[in-house]
Amino acid sequence: MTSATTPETIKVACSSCNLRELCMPISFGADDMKRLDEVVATRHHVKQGELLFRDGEPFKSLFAIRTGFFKTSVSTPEGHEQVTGFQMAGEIIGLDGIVTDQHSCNAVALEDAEVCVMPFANVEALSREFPVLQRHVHKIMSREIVRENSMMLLIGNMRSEERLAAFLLNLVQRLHARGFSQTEIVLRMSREEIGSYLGMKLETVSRAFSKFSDEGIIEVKQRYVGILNAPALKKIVNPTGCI
Amino acid sequence: MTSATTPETIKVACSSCNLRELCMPISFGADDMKRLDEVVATRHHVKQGELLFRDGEPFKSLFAIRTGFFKTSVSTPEGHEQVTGFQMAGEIIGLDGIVTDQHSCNAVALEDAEVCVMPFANVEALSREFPVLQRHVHKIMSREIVRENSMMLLIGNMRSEERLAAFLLNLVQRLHARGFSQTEIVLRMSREEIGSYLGMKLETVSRAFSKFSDEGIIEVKQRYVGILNAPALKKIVNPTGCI
DNA sequence: ATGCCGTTTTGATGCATATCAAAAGATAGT
DNA sequence: ACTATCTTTTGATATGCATCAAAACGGCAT
Repeated sequence: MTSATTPETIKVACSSCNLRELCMPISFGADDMKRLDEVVATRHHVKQGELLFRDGEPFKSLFAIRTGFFKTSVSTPEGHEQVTGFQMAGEIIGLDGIVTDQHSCNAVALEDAEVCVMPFANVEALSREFPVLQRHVHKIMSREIVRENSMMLLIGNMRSEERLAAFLLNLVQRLHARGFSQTEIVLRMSREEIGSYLGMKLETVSRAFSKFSDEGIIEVKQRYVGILNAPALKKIVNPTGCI
Repeated sequence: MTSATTPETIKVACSSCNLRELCMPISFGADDMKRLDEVVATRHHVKQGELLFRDGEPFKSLFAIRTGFFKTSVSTPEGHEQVTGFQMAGEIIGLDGIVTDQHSCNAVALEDAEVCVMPFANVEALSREFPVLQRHVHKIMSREIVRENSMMLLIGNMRSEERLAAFLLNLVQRLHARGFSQTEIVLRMSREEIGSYLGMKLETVSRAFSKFSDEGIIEVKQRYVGILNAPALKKIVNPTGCI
């Protein structure tokens, strides 16, 4: 019987994780499932405001978010921050580090968080053994590529209000997939961080919020956002209504 | 002795490909190298203006570009095109299709091109056998993620002239890595396609070209671009000069 | 409560880039 | 060589968003 007793790092099994279907949506048999537990070395707590990893740091592991909310960002040499993504429970961060064995972005917890540390060597070893895990890893990376493609479309082609509408719809859809409300969001990020992510200034974000609120499409109270008229939001993103 | 005689699809070996170090930069022994040849099923020609694959099409294979030049793009429902990347010899396209088994972007040849068709099932099978190939596939996907991160930074934070300067420097750097000139580019894409990629209008692209030309930083003659003052270009991208 | 500090909202103004328009070059087909 | 078509350049104007500024708000410690 081995015992893991490091206070901040508790060994826990994927096989008993209720997020499994989000972060490892794999149809594994019971035996395979036990092997899968080997990918996760430990768990790790990150307090609000703390970095999970930073740009330039050596890459060792991917992280599966168990609880909490993160932002990832890159910076220009002059220090302008660009938020590249917001990640929630069940999502994987750290993929940026694979190519150079160094992280190329910063990951900050926007609320107290717990992550599963998956040493990439384990991921690769088990991927060779289990084609279904291999396929899953590939899908996760491909999904990130596709997501970023659509972000380029958003930043490059949409106007500010369309961007914010798309952002809110995306957020609520992901929250809903995790069992949260389809109409209520508590934002974990500031207006400035939203703006950075969407390629606009915080004042413009605020104005767009106010406009939607005036039009009765949403209800805003600080970081609480209630979606009163989802179809209207969708129409803002996609005015023609086709597709 | 098997013989492949389909006119458009000629079976050729990675082991004898002079682009190998770009698209499969792997330290393989001679025996392993022969097995690696199994990833490439066939070659395929794509004429200028033709699609290699389109949004929605089933995903079967990745493509390694042997010769030619591609653009990939996504579209809004209203039909606005966003160019998501330009790809040249030695680069891999099709990664977007893995996540849903459907391509989520269009790939168009901007000049007559030849690609190596790599059925993804082969890639995955051999990846399980050769950790070094597995690692390479992961790196390729991670590189694309990092590239798109930096595109978000570029589109979200830079002004038009900075974007064009960054674009030209990136292009010339990639061409140089393939043995072309460090100072001369023949653009394969229109001003409109550059603009779409960089999140600006074709007129703005043209004006930025003219400005650089007036300042003696570059020499422009249609799609020929000569870089006269690379340091000046770099300074435009990164005004502070630090890093 | 009270005062402080960071965040958000709102307003006034300016600027970078989009838009509209037209001319000038390229390219291709007859 | 000549027209038709597409691409690129250049100019004039419009506009969406950034910027600057200040007030309102909320959270937190005292």
